[in-house]
Amino acid sequence: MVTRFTRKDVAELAGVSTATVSYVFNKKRYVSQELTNKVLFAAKRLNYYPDMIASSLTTKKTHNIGVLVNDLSNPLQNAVISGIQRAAIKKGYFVNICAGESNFDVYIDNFISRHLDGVYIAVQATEIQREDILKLLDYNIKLVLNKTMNINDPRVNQIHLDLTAGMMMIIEYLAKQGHKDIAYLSCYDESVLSDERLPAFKAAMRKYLGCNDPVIVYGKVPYESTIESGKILVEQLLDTGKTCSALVCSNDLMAFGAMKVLHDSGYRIPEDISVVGIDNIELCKSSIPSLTTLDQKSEELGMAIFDLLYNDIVNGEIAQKCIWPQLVIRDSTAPYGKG
Amino acid sequence: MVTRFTRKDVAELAGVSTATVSYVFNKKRYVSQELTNKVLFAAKRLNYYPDMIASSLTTKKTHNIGVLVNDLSNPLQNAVISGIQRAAIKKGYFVNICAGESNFDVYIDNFISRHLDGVYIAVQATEIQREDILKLLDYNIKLVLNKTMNINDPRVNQIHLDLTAGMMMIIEYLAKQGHKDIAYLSCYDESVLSDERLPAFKAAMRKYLGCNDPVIVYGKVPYESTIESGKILVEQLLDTGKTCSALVCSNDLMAFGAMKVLHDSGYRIPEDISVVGIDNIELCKSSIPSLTTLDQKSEELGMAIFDLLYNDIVNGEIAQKCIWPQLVIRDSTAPYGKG
DNA sequence: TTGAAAGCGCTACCAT
DNA sequence: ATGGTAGCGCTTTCAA
Repeated sequence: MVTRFTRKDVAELAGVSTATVSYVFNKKRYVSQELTNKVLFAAKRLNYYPDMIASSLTTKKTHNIGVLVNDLSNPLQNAVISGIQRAAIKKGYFVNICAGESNFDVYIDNFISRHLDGVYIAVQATEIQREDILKLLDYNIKLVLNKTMNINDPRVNQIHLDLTAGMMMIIEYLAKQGHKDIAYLSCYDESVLSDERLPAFKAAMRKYLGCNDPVIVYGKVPYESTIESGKILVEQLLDTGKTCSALVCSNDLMAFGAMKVLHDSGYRIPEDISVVGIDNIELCKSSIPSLTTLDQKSEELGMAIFDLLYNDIVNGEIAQKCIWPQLVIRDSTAPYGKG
Repeated sequence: MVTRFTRKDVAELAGVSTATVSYVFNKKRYVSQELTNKVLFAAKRLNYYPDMIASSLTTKKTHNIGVLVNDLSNPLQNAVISGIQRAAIKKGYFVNICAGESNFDVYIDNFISRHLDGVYIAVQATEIQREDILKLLDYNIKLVLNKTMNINDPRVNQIHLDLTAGMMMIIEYLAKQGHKDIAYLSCYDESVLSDERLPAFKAAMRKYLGCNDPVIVYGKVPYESTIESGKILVEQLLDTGKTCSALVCSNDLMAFGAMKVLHDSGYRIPEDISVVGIDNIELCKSSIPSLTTLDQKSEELGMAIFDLLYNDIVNGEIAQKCIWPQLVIRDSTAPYGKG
């Protein structure tokens, strides 16, 4: 183990005051070139590392932000986190990841005790107390929330991935390909108001096809958006005996599950039925067939989240940002009647 | 914004010394029930949160650990991180995720400045300086490294997922099923010494089948372990004209690619050829056919990593741990000659 | 069993 | 343009 030298040691070796050493490092006031050089030289000789803990104690800034999510195993979420992290490190911020299993209050307390500068919370609105979230603001911890959380406090920054627009893109595309009977596998039922895909699907079917009661299969509690749930829901769809030439799924994993079952039941994709997912996870490129889907721009989303946080931490500015998804067309869709 | 009360405020309200307040919270010396109650009551009334930054300044412990990886988009890696995080929060530790893009030294400096208690580094040995890693030890930051990194300093904890044993399980299983001609699609060529699957495959073929020169197709720079590379390598295998009744792939994605090409070339899986992957990613359950593979126990691995770190931070004990993978048998494999 | 007080390393205000 | 120094909130030794 090596002795950690402090700002005082550097000051002595450089023959300057401790204040000057500080100012050389944090550039908060001008220091002559001569003294700057002396300090830098001394610091290098001593292998000096500034102590962020000590500086945090006075500045009340830790340059640390938190990300609270339900589940780290969601690849989409991970891409968002990756974007946050990349943007953060460029500005000298570290990212604490927190994935809860119902004990979110532990994290909230920690956020306060640890003086995080900001937090992005992306857990289900039903699983966390509104007042717990807002408590963070009382302790000067900046907040970015998803717009779908529907917490409209003027002190919170909001980020929105516009899935309504995205769903419109999907249906418009399918309609242009000649599809009329389009079914939807929804991971949620109608009671989950935070989900905008479902109402958007209905609206889009009305707008582009004049269809007022499209075929929709709803997921049940506990709502799952997994390969498995895709299988289950598509089986329910097949059981109804209703036909469709295109199928939209709440996310890519469900689409994979649906494709598996459809394939095993003798349907050819896309000849007999076109399938569309949402998310554009890595695997979409390589599934068989590759999956037409909605790109969530997750990295971009992550960067936008950090920018909101940063701008609030540094300038105290609150803002909202909206990211538009993008339709990525691959092999799981084809014009109607092509089979 | 709310005023943050300090230990001093609590002490005054409770009519005790500040030291007593500290001891009530950190339980490092006995405090009478009476005073304890007074303190707790006062703390609750003031909505007091201990300031971890201040306490870190004196104790030199931040209860914060770092995880440095190449890439946050790897689902397998994410499962490991998830395991680390879950184990960490139970002991009151937070996890900083860091994913580098060649600027690893920035992270190393930050680890030191931020006084992280420990770090797990899982980046390619070629991409990070050995001395940068070991420097952390000089600053009392505990280390867990993958055994494959081959850094044998007595101060570093090592974790090992035994893929050699795993490969043995695969070959033993296939041999017992009557397979003799087993080919291997390796994502790396023989120059990559950190990969233990390749030598393990050769050793296993010798041990279980007395075979000294099994059929192996090698990936080339830039080494890829994707569905695409699986397709390319299996095509090379078919081009050689050599026959085999079973095929082992470096990972699941490559196995998916290989299955796709084999299927398109008229082979039935598993009747004509058995296929085995490695990793057990979510999709293996739902591929067509579902894939026999090696489960990496990623969550368990993550927990083991935290345990190593924790035991070093708290007790100063260095250890090594080995996690065994587990063979998961599904529909892509069958006894030889079953077709 | 409890209290007083000296630091931990840095920042930033007040001087000069 | 630079220095001196009080104080950030907590821990922990020393004393009682």
